[in-house]
Amino acid sequence: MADRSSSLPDLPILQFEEKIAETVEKNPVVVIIGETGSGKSTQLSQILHRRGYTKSGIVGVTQPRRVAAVSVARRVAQELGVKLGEEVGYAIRFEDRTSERTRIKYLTDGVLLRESLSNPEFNEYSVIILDEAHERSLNTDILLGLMKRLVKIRSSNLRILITSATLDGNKVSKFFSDCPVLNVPGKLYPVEIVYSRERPTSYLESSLRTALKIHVQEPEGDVLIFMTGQDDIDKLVSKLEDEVRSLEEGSCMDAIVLPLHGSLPPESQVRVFTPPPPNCRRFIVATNIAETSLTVDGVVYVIDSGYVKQRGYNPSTGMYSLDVVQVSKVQADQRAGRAGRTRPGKCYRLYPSIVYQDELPDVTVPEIQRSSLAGSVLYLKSLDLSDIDILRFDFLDSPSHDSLEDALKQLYLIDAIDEDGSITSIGRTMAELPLEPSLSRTLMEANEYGCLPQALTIAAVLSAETSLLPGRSKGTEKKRRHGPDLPDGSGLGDHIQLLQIYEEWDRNDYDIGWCKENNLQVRGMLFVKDVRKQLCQIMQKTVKGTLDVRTSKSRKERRDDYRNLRKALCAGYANQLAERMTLHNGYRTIGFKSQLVQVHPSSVLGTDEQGMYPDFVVYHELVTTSRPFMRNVSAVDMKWVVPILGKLEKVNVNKLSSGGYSQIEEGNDGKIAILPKEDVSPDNVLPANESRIQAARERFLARKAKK
DNA sequence: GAGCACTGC
Repeated sequence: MADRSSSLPDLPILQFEEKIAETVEKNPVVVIIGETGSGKSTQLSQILHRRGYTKSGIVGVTQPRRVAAVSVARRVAQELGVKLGEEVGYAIRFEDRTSERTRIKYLTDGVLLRESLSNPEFNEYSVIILDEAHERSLNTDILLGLMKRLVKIRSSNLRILITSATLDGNKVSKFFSDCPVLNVPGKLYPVEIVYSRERPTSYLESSLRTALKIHVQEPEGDVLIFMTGQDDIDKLVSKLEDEVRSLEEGSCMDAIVLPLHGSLPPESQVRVFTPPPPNCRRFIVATNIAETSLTVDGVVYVIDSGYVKQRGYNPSTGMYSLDVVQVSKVQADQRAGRAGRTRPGKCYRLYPSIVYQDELPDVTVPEIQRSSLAGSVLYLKSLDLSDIDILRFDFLDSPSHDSLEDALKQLYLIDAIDEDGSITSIGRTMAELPLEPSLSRTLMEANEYGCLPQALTIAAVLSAETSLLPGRSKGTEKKRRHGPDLPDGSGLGDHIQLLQIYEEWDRNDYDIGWCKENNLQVRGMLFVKDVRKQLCQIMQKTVKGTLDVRTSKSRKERRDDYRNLRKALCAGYANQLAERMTLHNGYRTIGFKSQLVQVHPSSVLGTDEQGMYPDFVVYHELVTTSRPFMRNVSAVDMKWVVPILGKLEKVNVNKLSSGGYSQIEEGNDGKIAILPKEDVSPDNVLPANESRIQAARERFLARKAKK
């Protein structure tokens, strides 16, 4: 650590100061290829500060992660000898440490996007640096598109710098009309790459063998092993411990084996930062959290399985999945680089070099092509950029036609856009909220029914849900369902249970000990509390009265609230409703493309005397694991569903995507072309779908007659 | 009766 700060004047980037300043002076957009250790994150802002760019405005630097924004800002303040929060500051969610004097501002890309809602031309900034753009977060990609538009408007007084990786620097340059690309070398030690001769039959076994070989044959230095997930990590940790223990005493040095992944409690994560005792080698078995988010010192050997777990989204079915996929070359190189931070290292790739060359994709599929875009589309529509339409929006990598259509249909169903694709006043309010559109819509509907305080809690919990409820051990899962302490949703469903849990925590004065007793993740619960507070502050502007959690009520009043909440969820999740099959507990989703799905076994949704689930449910998420499941499910009334069926019949996707102008069409090159409005066929209204919805309506009437 | 890579507003 001390080494790094004393070597500060040698940072490679400083030798390029003149060149960088000159290029920025002459060009509105510059791409900087800065390898690890080049010092770009801390130095670019200071170079521009020295060259006077902070006189006419703020130099803003985005980071994809909160911790990075904070630590880099702290570092720069220290180097400039100023107090953090004054000339140099940072802004992340829940925490704004800037002042009127701030000239260099580090912020997460999400925060910069939010800022553009109130100031779409970023007028207070003289320079915007999009750092780590090669990570291609959804937010960075949207910002890249906005910046491309902005350079045309503010070419005289705005400078944009984009830092990227070697493999896609030219692509970014091309996107910005062939802007200059500057290469700044990094400060990594050489890393020798060792490939396997063959593909492993089991990369778990192969990692184990390689790790032991290193331990026996190689000089001291820690080993970082990249695996895909918790399961494999736990297995490898225990096998490795066994094998190391069985080695002959004194034949080699001691060893400690540590797991490292996101769902470990923070105190366990910290263990990887404490240096090992002397004559002891550490094996750190990690997910890709160790690829960028956490840096472990002392690593000299890296073992790369070549795989990563990656979230996917299928826009035509609305289904999420988590798949094990091959890493990209960028990722493989990033992993290898983890071995060369302190001295020359070695990286063992558990696959042949031909696989690296011929099979691995150059770069990871950007998040924008793997996510639901409802939120991003609504956000862009709310910016009211008169000169662009969402479907003309120029992305570095366009999302698919299906994905944009999926987003538009979803937004239409929840009244955020009208049938022509124009944003509604409801949509405008929704865009103000830092939530997925369905949750924003639920809040607005709940406000009409007088249950906003409860809906705020549900929205906050759902936006953090994965890290909230007990982990995967069987005992704790049982507790969720039958535990004496935790509420059960009164049979109405998971949304109601989540509300009840939070209210119970409130009654226990937000006690941390209470969370631990009930196996609730402390970090997650505290996050929920912060989110709820933030949502209250935003909603307070449009709402009269108190939004406190504590609203002492009678049993009858609570029952009414639960009913109204489920009704509000029905409006917010109009395209996430499902109808039960007549004879068993399977469901089919109601929507543009019906899917056969099941209630996730962890649900607390109740059944009737015959053991049957409710006729209609609203769900928060569809996930495909072993089978397609609905996660977080609550019962809804069929009479709330009927008006939505009517709306589904009316959707005309061509009109929606026209945005009032024209029709979209996907060309052979995958790019989206705009056709003149006259070419829109008037009767292209999803005929097959219509008959299916008609059938659903008939089934509904039959049910009604039976009752 | 199944299981959660990593971020972020």
